[in-house]
Amino acid sequence: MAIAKTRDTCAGCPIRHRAVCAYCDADELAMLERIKSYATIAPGSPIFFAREPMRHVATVVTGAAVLSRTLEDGRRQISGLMLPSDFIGRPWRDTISYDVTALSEVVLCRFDRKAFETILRDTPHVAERLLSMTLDDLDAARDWSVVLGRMAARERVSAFLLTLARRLGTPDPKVPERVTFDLPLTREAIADALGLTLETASRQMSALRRDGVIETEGRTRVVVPDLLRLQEEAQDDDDGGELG
Amino acid sequence: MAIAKTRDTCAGCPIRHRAVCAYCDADELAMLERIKSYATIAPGSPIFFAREPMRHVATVVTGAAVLSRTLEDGRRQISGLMLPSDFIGRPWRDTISYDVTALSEVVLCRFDRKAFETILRDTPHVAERLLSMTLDDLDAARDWSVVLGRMAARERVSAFLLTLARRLGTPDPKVPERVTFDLPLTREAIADALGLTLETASRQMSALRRDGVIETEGRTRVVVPDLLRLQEEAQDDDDGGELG
DNA sequence: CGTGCTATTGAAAGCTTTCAAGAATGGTGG
DNA sequence: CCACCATTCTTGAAAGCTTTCAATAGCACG
Repeated sequence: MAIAKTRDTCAGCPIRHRAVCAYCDADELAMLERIKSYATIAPGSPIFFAREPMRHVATVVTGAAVLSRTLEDGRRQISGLMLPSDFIGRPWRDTISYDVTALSEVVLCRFDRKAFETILRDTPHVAERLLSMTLDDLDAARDWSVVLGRMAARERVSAFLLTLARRLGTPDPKVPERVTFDLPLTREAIADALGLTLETASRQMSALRRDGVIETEGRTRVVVPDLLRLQEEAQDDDDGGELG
Repeated sequence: MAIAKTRDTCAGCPIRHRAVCAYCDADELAMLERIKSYATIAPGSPIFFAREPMRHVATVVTGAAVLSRTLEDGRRQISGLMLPSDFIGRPWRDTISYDVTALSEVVLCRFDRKAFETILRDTPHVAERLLSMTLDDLDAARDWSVVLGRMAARERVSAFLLTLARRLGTPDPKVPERVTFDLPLTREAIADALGLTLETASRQMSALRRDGVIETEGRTRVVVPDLLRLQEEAQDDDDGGELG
């Protein structure tokens, strides 16, 4: 795990307004700045291990990581995708119950856990923001249970692609309904996120491609020609406005 | 929705030490006491509806409720079971994305949402406790994704019964491994929580009974003769200590 | 002690998984 | 720069588990 202390300032941080520090004023930011350090994690490398002492909490600055749990017989479930601005870790507890693994190269803005706990007590804006983010994550996790519990394979893949399209997608400047993004996961990881086998995940991607719901370039590039069509496939009757 | 204002004091509250008010000192408790009101909900009645304005947040004092989402075609997923001391609601947001329904008669300790938001800002102990509870709920929701995504029907039912046994079970005074509890859900609701059909849920209950993992009395009473056996069925390699 | 809702059980159908083989990708070294 | 190699992905066919459809049994309330 390469660690690079930098002099990067919070002011220039690309996720300054979305991360756990979003509500901070200048003084609070200065406090965080004193205890933060950056770490760069190589693709495929572990960030935290389940049940092992956890000295830091962190915000994802760039890259992507997954939270996963593996049963004794090897069955694996990915229970969260961590993207820039997401918060990793469990204040006031020594361990977490899942592994955190980098998918791509990940840059973390880390805080010593104990120091962060002090910050939480002293700077209400950090605590309030973390509570708000955690409530959102909880809602998202509960929403996802519908996908895992009730949706067919095609719907699951569609729902997953829709989530990625919303968070990672770049709209076509001329056709805003047309969105492009790069999959940060392999087919196997997609399957592990969706509770499917990699063959089923692959088959459904192929089916969506055949039916014109998506287009693909290489292994990772995905183009969604019509986001509304994908929403229908994903049984997403959300009328657009995802609140933050 | 019958509403009964009472003079019940927080001091005598059965969940005083586990709910969102757990960390409060006397002054803080007095503040909460001023804005709280009790409500009694009949079995089967809605507590909150998804997407409808939510004027209150609340703690479950007695009884059981579920969080659920229903797709347009009627498929339903229960994403949370709310038992005494659990917190319901979403501060700083007008709506929630799931329905909350009482399973049994539920007594709520309610707070006006706006007033509660003020409390959150003014009493750090409430905010800290709510953050801690929400982080726990998030971990639980992520743990549950393994059940929904990767477990077979028999394992799902076992995992669910194990969860209930841990939260609701009364150990046999002579044989602590023997635990008894009452199911607060119908077979259909169990199925909706597990992403199964009610027939499959029922069949797996029967199979577990045949195999001696559980005993049943009437529709609701469940006896687990050996909690360790149930843990094995549920693929739960947890060595006991659920932290709170 | 009926009556209606809930639960159980059976049999066939369907969707996903499993097992297996072949194709495409992208990185490496000659 | 191109060929080769390992990995990842795709596709096929059979097996398996859950669902669906259907009927019976059992509990609980009036």
